[in-house]
Amino acid sequence: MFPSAREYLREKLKTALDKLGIQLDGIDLTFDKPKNEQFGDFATNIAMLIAKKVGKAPREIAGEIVANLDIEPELIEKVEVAGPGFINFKLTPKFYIRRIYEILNQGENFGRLTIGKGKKANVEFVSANPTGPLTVGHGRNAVLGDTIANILEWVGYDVTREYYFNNAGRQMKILADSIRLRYLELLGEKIDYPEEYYQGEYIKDIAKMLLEEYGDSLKNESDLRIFKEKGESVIFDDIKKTLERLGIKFDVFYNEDWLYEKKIWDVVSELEKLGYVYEKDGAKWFMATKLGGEQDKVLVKSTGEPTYRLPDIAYHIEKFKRGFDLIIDVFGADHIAEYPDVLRALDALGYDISKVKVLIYQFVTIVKDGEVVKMSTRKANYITLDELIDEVTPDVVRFFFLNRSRDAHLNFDLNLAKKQSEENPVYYLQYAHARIASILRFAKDSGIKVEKIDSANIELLREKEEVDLAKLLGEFPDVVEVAYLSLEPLKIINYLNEVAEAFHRFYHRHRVVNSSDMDLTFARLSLCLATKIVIANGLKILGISRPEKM
RNA sequence: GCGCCCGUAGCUCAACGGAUAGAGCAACGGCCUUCUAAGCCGUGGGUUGCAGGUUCGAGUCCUGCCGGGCGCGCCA
Repeated sequence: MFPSAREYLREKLKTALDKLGIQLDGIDLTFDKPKNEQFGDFATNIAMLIAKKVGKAPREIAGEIVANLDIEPELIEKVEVAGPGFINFKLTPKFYIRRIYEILNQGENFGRLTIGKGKKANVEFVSANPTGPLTVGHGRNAVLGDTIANILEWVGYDVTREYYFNNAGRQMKILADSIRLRYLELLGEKIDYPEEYYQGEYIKDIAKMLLEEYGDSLKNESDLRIFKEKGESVIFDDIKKTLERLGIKFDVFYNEDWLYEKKIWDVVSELEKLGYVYEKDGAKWFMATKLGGEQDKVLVKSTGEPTYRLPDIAYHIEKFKRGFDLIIDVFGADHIAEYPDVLRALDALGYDISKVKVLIYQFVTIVKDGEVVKMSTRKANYITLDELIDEVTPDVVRFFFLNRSRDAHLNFDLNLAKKQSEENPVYYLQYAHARIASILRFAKDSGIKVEKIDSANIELLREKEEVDLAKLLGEFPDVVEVAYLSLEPLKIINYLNEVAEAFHRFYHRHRVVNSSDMDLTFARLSLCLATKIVIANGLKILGISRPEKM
């Protein structure tokens, strides 16, 4: 077992701190990669962080720590105290190079961690009601949620991907009636189609299907049920197909309706018991102000119907009861005001809300022909996710949505996205992968026994570009951990870009397959293979394909 | 009016509180008789919206202002 540099250095430092009798309690022992190479490969600021506690100058403590370090000269090239009290480490090429063994041995499992082993996570995302096709806006949610689920799987969680929907509300009634009116139109009736009804073409398509199936027998049908059911099933099938094109598959579709019979009323009575509910104007109010909220909120309307937040609370209780250790909700910025009240209620009811992580991502703005397109499902002036996938590719769509932090608005210039498809950054990563595949093919075709790569003498890798690349590759598990801690897939993209860059540079300067030096050829092939493994594993997490040829 | 997010190169965006703020695109100049040029090397481009504060150190944290987005319902 060859640990990553951070793991290795952490152990060394902990031992040194122990010898000095210094407790960390809560202070993070972390390692930065200095931008400037003169400061070594890794630096820690621990001496500065503990200075106050210990009551000594940072540089002095740093010196003491270094003096107590067990330095293996084979693996650690240099340690020094610098600047205000950084401890800088430079490890030997051997340290980095031997990690290639680790990568080759672990293969497609390299980067998998055990942080979440034995724990269950639930990721709820998309959760669009079946009133129309998914839009580009839903796309960001879908790709983000799915990739976060992938990350959780990589760190060991047993993950459930869940889609929460409502097929009973007012919007569904409007959908049903929209279909009914379009159906009557098809029968030649003159209809005054309300402006607030769904305007999309797909409504007419569904009406057509009903016409083909039932002829004119629904002409006088006043019960909306048949229109609603047809609409729901057609639209849901469509949504599922779209998601599948992006490689997204849900484990559970949870119907909000399942909560209405009993579970939401249990919530009301529990909250009443705890004294967080009062009646006013015939409605039941939740005392959010008593729990730090800005204003109290209605739980049950004077009509006796629940407001949306009541099933939201009941739904989260269900997730707790189903035994999840980590509950993730992926919401758009328009839901920002919703969740604090839900969390307050859960907290009041005694649930551990630190298990709930609400991830809010900022909106997608669509710019088409230089103009911002205002999106509205009802008005049908949206661009569907399907159209987007048609215009570019699933890989580009996924990459585009992931290549921004959650908090950044996503400015999606449609014209540019199409135009860019030949020079999109996603190809930079895929190209590196394909290039390596090509080298391996070439080696094989040249009669080299590629399967013997494992026994290569990798100590022959001494060039700067080789060591730099190996150094990066070894960090992959650390990057997966960071992506998990921040729940930001972007961290993986940024890292893969560095890997691809380091590989291209290595490739450009050094010949891999060279019949006059087979030992070096094998060593370099092993480096190539390790690179391919890391890029492939990273792309797998992102849900992006790994072409052998481009 | 209140809450949340954003403001970084011409454009789109990065940067666990760390040392000289980085990529891609766009602009300009080089590199293919050898394993994929969807690549590599180089040049130009910045008061990180403004003003204070916290500390060894701030693009990052705090306060106030300016600008943009999203919310603030007995709608979901």
